[in-house]
Amino acid sequence: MLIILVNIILVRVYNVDMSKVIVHIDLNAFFARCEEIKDPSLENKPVAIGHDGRGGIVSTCSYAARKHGVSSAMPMFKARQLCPNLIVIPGDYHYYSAMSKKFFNFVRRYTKLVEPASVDECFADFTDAVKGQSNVIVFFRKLQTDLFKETGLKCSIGVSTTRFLAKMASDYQKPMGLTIIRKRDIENILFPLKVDSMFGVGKRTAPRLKNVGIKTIGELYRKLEADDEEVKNICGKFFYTLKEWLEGKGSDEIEIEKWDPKSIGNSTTLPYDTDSAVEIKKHFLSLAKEVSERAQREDKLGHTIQIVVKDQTFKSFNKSTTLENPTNKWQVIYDYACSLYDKNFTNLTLRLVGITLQNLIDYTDMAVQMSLFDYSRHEEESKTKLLINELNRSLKKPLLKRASEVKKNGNR
DNA sequence: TCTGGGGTCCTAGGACCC
DNA sequence: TCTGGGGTCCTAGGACCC
Repeated sequence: MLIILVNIILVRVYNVDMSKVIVHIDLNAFFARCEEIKDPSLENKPVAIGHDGRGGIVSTCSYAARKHGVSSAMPMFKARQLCPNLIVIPGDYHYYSAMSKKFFNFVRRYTKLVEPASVDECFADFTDAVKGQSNVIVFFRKLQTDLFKETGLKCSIGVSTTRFLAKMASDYQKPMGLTIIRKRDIENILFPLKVDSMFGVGKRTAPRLKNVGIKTIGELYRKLEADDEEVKNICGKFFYTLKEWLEGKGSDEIEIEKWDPKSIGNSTTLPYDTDSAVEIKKHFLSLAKEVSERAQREDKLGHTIQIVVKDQTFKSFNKSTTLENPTNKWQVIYDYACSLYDKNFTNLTLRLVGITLQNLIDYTDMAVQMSLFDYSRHEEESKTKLLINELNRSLKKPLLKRASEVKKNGNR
């Protein structure tokens, strides 16, 4: 109580900065760097990781490749055009995942408040870790070189008071960057940047903002500040989030709980475009098995089965169905996937197919709910119930009403 | 030689229940 | 027979990120 009181007085009277130190650490060209570590002769050579076949794209590339204009998400054939001596490596994801773990464990030596954001980046709360440090820049530079010495990995570090600002800071300088953004630096550092470099503004929103004369983050902020209707229209609810972020009021919470998937999916680009149901169902079978296996590994069951297809023009469609009883059995997933396909997409020539299990629940939760009766029998029955529900819906009210009248009064 | 695959979150309309 | 409004769930589509 006394401590709280003292803190309040300190803040009020002396305006002591009580905010957190939130850090975003991003591994530079992670997959490519892993390959360089494994085979040092690749260093300073143009390296791209990715599939080289039909529809293959660059997943990550080294800085030497970037100098030639190669970038991630670029079609591989185009990358080869730009850089004829490009070294293409298919990728060893088990190895990358092991390196990723090394990285997270390294950061956890400084603070337990570490939140992985993907294989190659994390947010972390360094508030306690930097307490008593006379020079924060020296501190983080040492972290950076220590990581390099220990693992060979290179990283960029962003230091700020919110997740958004830390993320923007780590993006600011690469590779081996170190950027600190205090609230008062927002205007100097972020405002001159192009609007599409703002986290959350992607390739759809950026052009629409440019259409109304907004090219930089600073110009965007002026409109947010002015409560501009046009921009509100473009951004929707996100308008208010953007404003808060740029005022330094974003979230500074680090979630250390284990990642809990909300959906598990698998999709594949077909070896060639096809409208053959037989071919397509072969792919649904292997997708269903993959999804089922992963769901079982994660101890998850899904209530909703969704299929996604992409046609030759790259337009994608999805259809889903929700089951009364969740499943992770490949037979069930496959059956529903096929029936969704049969009902909706047999007339399309497809480029890609995928299955996603959604509305996940933990197997243990399910076991508790199901402990009172025979689960497998119930699961079989659910299919029938679903058909009945669907029939009811299509018959609509007049018939249902008639049926209930018959039931009540007898068929007259 | 156009354009992957893993996700998350948001929106908007319709069905259904009270 | 005709009527409302709120809440929730489901579905389809879209934007974004790595």
